[in-house]
Amino acid sequence: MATTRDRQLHDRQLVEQWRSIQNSYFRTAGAIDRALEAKFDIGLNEFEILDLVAESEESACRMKALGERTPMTQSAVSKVVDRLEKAGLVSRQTCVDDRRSLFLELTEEGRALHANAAVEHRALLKENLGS
Amino acid sequence: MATTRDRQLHDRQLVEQWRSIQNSYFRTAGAIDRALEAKFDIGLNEFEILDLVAESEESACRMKALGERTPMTQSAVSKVVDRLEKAGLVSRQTCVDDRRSLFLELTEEGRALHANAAVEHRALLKENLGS
DNA sequence: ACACATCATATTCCTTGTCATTGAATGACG
DNA sequence: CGTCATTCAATGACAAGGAATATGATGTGT
Repeated sequence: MATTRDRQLHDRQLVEQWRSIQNSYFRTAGAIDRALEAKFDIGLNEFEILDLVAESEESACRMKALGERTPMTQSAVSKVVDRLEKAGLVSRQTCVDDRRSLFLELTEEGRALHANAAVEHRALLKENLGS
Repeated sequence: MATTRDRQLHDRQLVEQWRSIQNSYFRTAGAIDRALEAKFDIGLNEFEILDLVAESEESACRMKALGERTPMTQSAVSKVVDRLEKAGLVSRQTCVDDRRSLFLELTEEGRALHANAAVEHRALLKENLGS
């Protein structure tokens, strides 16, 4: 039977596990964000959207699909795409089949930046996630 | 010797590992945040500061010390404490030895709220972190 | 005692995110 | 068709965080 003391110990461990997750998450995200900002002038969220668009390059990428692949809100995604578009890295293409939807495409500049930034991104992941 | 193909595979795994960390971090943090907000009207960051203050109850807690225990910025901590103070949950005590420093104390109300909120917090951690 | 670097915290300004709402397009069905 | 609900995306109002800076207190060297 579990004593009060057991529960307190267990709680303590849970909290420590959680803090350790938080720390490694923030450490990693922060390091990547700063590096990308410094070298490519784009933030982590922007890179991640760029990365998703690059991934689905073959199958033309709807905004909707992006929303399902990141923890970001729909409106956050919309704004990130705004910035990427203003920076000339992606373009929104209206879709004839369903005119509510949009397709996203990398511009040449976007493709080039992504290629370079991805190298940095993977390197920092490797460094921070160990393995 | 590592082929190009090997590197691509490895990168893919890294990225997937990272996305999985992100998802579980956001899922957990989001769940806790919403629950605390709904039941106790305080956000996750506020609870975490409250939790740290409660922990160091014996040894009176300087702002500085808080900053070292969370991934939050110094200015973020300062603002979170503002809100906690406005909500009547903690109080800032000026420190006679070094008048740059502050000590934080839970008010009665803060101690009570923390006790209840902590139960919810641990339960959600358990649920989300598994174990 | 004075000038100056350093430290703990607060504050300002800007960016980004969320929530709620909107607008437009589509689908479902009598 | 005509209505009504639903879907996709954008927007505006607002809250929260970060960087840089301000403010005030301490320490240090001379």
